[in-house]
Amino acid sequence: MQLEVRSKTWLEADGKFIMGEHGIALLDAIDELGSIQHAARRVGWSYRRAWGYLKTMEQHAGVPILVTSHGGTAGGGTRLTPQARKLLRDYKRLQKMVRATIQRKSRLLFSY
Amino acid sequence: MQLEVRSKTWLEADGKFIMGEHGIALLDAIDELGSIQHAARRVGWSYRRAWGYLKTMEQHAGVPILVTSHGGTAGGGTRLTPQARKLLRDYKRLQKMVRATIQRKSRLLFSY
DNA sequence: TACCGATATGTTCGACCGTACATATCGAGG
DNA sequence: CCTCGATATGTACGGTCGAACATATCGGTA
Repeated sequence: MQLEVRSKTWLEADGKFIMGEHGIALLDAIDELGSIQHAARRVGWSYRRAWGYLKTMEQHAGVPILVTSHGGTAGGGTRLTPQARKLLRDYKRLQKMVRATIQRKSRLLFSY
Repeated sequence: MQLEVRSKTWLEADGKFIMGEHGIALLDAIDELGSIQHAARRVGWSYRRAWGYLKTMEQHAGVPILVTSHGGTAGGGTRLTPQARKLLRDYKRLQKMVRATIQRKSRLLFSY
């Protein structure tokens, strides 16, 4: 038997979901591409889905995450707030540490 | 903003779900009570749900988890195999370490 | 001022999942 | 040999969630 240990880590505020791994990937893409549209495409989501995800994210987090603009030739765009960037950094660090813990320890356990 | 970090840990084999926290609680209860019926009640599940959960668990894990008996005045019962007990122990240890990691680190991160 | 590309929303349909309900089976003990 | 309590399964219903489709709006720029 080859057992694998898997895990998910996500953020909540007041018991309400803010974001998980997918949200992180989405925000990363937004940060790089400056657009929800393009970011959604990059991570394989529909614009509708990404938009809904971000909407509830901003509602539940008490912090401004996105700065959006309408119109213009480019149609508008979306950038991240400094707080959002810090959130990304922190989440990734924690994620990395959790993964390391699991990998290091699960090697010892679960041998059959 | 009061952010909380949450996480789930579960076991897979071959990419297929074996069990998570709820399954652990269920197996614990079975170990103590000697019956799926009673264990399910204890953890607030219907017998049907517990049975289905255990079924796929045993299908996906390559290891015998349960020893069941039919009939008799007691109607039968279910006990855990030694492997199942080890699995429980290992999972709980890992879980504890993951939680500790998250708690210790998330204190430092996510301050706004 | 008409156009274009992105944000902003509502809505409907189908898949998936747990819940509820119903039933069959087994076997020691009275 | 009949009863009782637990295992063993099938099925139908309802809610949730993402996917797909349809619009509305905004505002630099040509």
